Amino acid sequence: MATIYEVSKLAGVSLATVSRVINKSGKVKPETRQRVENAMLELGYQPNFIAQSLASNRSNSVGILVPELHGPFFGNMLSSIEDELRRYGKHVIITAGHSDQQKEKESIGFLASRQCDALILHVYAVDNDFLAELREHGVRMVLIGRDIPEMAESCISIDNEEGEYLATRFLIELGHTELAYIAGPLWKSDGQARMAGFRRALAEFGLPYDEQRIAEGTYEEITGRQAMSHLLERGIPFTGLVCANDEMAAGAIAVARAKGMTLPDDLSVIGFDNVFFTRYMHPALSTVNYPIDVMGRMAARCVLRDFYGAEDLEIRNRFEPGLISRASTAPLVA
Amino acid sequence: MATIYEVSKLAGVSLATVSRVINKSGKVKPETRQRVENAMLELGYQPNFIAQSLASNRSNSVGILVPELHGPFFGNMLSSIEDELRRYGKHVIITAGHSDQQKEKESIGFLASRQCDALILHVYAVDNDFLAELREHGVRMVLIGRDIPEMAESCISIDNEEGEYLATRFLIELGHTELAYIAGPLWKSDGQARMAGFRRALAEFGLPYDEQRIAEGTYEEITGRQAMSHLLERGIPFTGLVCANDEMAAGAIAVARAKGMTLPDDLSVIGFDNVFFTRYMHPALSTVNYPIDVMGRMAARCVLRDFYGAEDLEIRNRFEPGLISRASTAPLVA
DNA sequence: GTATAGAATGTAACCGCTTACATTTTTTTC
DNA sequence: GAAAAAAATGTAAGCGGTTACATTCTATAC
Repeated sequence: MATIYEVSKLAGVSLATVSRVINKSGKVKPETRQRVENAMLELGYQPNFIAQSLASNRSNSVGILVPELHGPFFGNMLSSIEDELRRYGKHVIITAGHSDQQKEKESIGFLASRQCDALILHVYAVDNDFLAELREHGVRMVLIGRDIPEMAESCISIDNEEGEYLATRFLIELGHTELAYIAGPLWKSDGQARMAGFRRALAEFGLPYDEQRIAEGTYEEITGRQAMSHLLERGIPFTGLVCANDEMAAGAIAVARAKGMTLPDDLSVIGFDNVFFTRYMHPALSTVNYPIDVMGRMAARCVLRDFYGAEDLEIRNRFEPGLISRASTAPLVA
Repeated sequence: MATIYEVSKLAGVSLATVSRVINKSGKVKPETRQRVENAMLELGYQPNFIAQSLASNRSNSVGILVPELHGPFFGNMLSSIEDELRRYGKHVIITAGHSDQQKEKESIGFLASRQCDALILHVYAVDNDFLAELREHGVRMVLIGRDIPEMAESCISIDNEEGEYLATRFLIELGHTELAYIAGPLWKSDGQARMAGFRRALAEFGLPYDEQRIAEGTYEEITGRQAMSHLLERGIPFTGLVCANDEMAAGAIAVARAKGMTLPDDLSVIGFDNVFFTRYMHPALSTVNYPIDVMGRMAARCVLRDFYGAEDLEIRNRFEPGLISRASTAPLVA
């Protein structure tokens, strides 16, 4: 691999001049620039990224931490982040935190040690204080799916409470008064918020909140199955089922079907997230839209704006969920 | 951020000694090591990754290129690669090539410019010669889902032809003799191989190959819908449908259902890949298992073995697909 | 033609670490 | 206890760039 030194020799200029043309910084006479560019071409020169990073004290890399790399959700987010950042010549270093406090901290440390210019975090287990402390230590970051007032400008979030409220209200307005709820993990903020939205809708319509009609899962399909089984075992009737995410809804539906129910006649089910496979399901799953891809893009833009000085980027910090009505929900027939 | 220099001063030793304890290289007296470690702890020292890379001429980073970051397939692969590599302190830089020759080359260039120690590529559009040339230029790589004889040791692949053969034979043995096929893109090697497997099974059982029962898609769900529509419009009957991947199968099923068909009574459908959502479908989709997560892990191990000198890693280069029978396929009832 | 400002280019220190080689210290051997 | 070998540590030259500052052109003004 050719170095800047060889280029400078071939072009008959100094290192500094070559550096100037590489970075388009400083003034350099057009014909000199041309000579340098020719030399670079001739040698097939490519700047050594590592050396540039060391000298300039910026790595042009952004660390990403997500709970999981697999599954239907985060791929979309990564996809748009990568797309957006690469346009600006930044690259993405990815790690998974597995929703475990220890591992999330480890991952953050790992990314920080990689000299990332900034971090995009989708974390659950780690608390606000820890994040604030990191920030004070100079770690630059933007948060997805979390809203910390003190750093609102660097948070991209969605109103989970409102989303589940919409979903629940939708079922109620279809005539369902007996509603069950499969909650997400209640130690996660979005799990709590969604639950709160469910309860708000109930309250608004004067429906009782009955713990017997609640089961908690972990957002994984299998826990949707388990939750549904518990719900059914309790023998309390319900005609509408609100699920805190789509995967658990898929699990619940499988169990319902195994018990001989027909959807949506015997049971209306609504999910949350609008992951891509909800359209492949049968009946297609009604759900709440979570524009994770757009949110990822916005997170990337935050980084670009705050840490790389990019301008004129349209950024939105706060998103509103939207109801998506498909075939898994139907009016209650008496 | 503390530097190695400050550590050395505090510990009262030379830079070299500090470096030795960081890298566990060379001999250093236990009590000296202790002093250095204390100093590091006291200063909260973390080696500067960039500087290490520059000095040692290895970046401890592995570049990954996949067709897409979203979707059900590659997340699994990334997940296991990241997991495996991080155990060895390597990190992963990810890009998407979008199955486009120009973009794939661009991405490879991008990764190479990042001084990645090695690349893990899942590429389609780029040809063997290009890859061979890269290799000669010193770019170290391992290939997933591709088998180039000259670099067999660095290829992790699966027998696509055999997989589709198994799927097709399975339907035939269930009694289906009128089979349609929704092919993958035939310019992709796996698309071709799967098609070949379909034809081999047909031939083996003396069934005719009828172009009218073939439609080509791009592996995307929407093209599965389109292909199914075409197939149906042609008016040629079939009781079994083999699809070159699961997403197209999902699309085809949606169309079949829209036309009033009942599955699997009116039509048996089998997919390929065994992506996670096939279990959520109704009826659950029969398919061919493609252990992409294991293959990703193997690719990571290849890198670890060949480029980082890790030993005792169990590696498998060639995988066999397996049939997965679920509810979307049934014996033909006359 | 000379002084002068501004443009263009060059010089060299530095980024934080690794590592070959040199030097010093300790241990072993007889 | 001296010589030799082995272990521990230190010295300093890079790695390939960036950039503050110094220097040398070039064009303009008078």
